[in-house]
Amino acid sequence: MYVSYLLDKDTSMYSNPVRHPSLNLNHQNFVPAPPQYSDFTGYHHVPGINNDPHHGQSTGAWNPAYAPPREEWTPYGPGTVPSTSNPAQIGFSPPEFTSVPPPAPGLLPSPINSPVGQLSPNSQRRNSYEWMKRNGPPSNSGGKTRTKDKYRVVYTDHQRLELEKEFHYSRYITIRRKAELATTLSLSERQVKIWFQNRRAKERKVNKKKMQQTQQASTTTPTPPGVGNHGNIAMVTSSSGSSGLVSPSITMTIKEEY
DNA sequence: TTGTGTTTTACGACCTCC
DNA sequence: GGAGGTCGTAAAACACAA
Repeated sequence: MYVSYLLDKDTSMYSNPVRHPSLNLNHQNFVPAPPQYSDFTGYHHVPGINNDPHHGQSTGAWNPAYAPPREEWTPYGPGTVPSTSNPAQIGFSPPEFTSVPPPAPGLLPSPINSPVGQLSPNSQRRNSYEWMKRNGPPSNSGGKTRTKDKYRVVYTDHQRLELEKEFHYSRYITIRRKAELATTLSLSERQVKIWFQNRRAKERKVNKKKMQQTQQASTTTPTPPGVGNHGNIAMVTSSSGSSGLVSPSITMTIKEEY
């Protein structure tokens, strides 16, 4: 939500949803239709901007304008938080993101491999190291279960950011990419898989809600013919049979969301 | 501070596909 | 049969009003 809030706010960050062809393979390596989620028109995959083997090859990368590079610290692992650099002080707001000019290509490392910081519009998230105070470093590699001492972990903003980025590439992560993300984010592949499942569920929920709202609005204030959902970018579903995904009737709502 | 509503992880049940 | 999908749900984490 919080990261997607960012993405939602700045649609210009998603201009090229095309994935590396080698990662979109078959049923399990789902191939999204080319114009899929064409409303992610702002996702600038700047070629050569990162070294990520997946994102960086031909399709560019997450625009690091989301945060200044903070190579001097990482949210993972002990002893990586500089005493003088409090991530909680990192300014965070959509205007800030939108106002940050894109850095020169090649100047920044891969956003995956170089944590961009704890980003969130929420104050709780802004204080990005509260999880250290509360829980200590996230033991995400194993993933807490409800049978353990912790019911669930709270993913760091960086983890969520990277997951959101991947989600905006494709609603369905490939096996290969899942393994890569799990490694780079110190999550298990199961956690990545479940995160995508939950994220899709969330999207369906939001779409459903918005569709209900638009239907309500259309019943109360009927629109004349030719006005309404026309003119929106047609959405091609990425699902191989997913019931709740995008249909032409809700293209407008999705466009609004992103 | 507390109560309440929402969001976020995580799981189980069930289904489909290979 | 295994992997991964949706759907529903539990419970922690969180936001926010009173």
